[in-house]
Amino acid sequence: MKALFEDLKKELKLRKIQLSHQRLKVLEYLTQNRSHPTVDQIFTDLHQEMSTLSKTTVYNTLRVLVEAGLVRAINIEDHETRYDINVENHGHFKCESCGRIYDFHTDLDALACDGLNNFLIKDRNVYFNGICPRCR
Amino acid sequence: MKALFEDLKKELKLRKIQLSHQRLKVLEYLTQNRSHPTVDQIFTDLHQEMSTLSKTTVYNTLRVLVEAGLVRAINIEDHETRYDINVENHGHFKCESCGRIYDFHTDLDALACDGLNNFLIKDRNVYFNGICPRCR
DNA sequence: GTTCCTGCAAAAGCTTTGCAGAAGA
DNA sequence: TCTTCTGCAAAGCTTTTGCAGGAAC
Repeated sequence: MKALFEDLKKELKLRKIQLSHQRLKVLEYLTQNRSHPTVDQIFTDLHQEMSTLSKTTVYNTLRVLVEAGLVRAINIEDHETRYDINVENHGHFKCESCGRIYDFHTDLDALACDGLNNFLIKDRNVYFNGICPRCR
Repeated sequence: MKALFEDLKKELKLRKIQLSHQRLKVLEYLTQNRSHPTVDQIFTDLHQEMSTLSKTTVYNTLRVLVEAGLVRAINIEDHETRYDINVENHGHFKCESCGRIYDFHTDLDALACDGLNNFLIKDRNVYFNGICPRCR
């Protein structure tokens, strides 16, 4: 976890993205809270220790991190975006009952997809819906 | 296309969902416009011929149709939901440049997904992002 | 000294809710 | 008649924008 955070910091330096206190805090938060938090969750938690933090900055930071490819935005219905450290191939499952989002491993590259011959694919997302074991 | 619409009508009758004029128009629109329209697009187009139609009714109707499983809601980023007649296995590709959404065929059932053993999967979605041939 | 970042407030945009009247069964 | 649906207006939410002050280099 710690190592991951350091790796991501290096990645930001490489891309010449300013490592402001706020940005580092958001990035650190995402490495430590792999629960696909919403902007509001990130803001509320970080606001506890950084009382001057604004939601705008959280939005700005997340946009920068997503553009840099370090963070992935998840839009699995609901009208709020969730955020996730961008790691290896995995899909997301959302429980219709409790709203939790679960990660699961899947090999997206192996997925056959007819009709995208001349398309440049930058990102692949798999979203499932249903009921989780806890709620059944 | 015509046949599809009739099938969907029968499906609604079966589920005892009232076939109001507005609902039939929205459903017909979706069978004839397979371009993943937004609520606003559906409303604007249908409003031409039904000047009394309200956007609220479009929202209501789409919710009913999604709950009935006849229509699928697509949340591929952007903060507006798109709608699609729910047909066989296919994924969606969104071009980052022009914003168009393309369908492509894919066999979702064949996708291996570790870690969902006791999960009840109701719906599977695959979303890709990138650049389409037209924009390259 | 310049450039970029932060954060407040306001605005924008999509979606939902409340409710009265209309339509359907 | 009783239930359900429609549509207007208002409210609710998330997200974006404008801008002045501050931080970083």
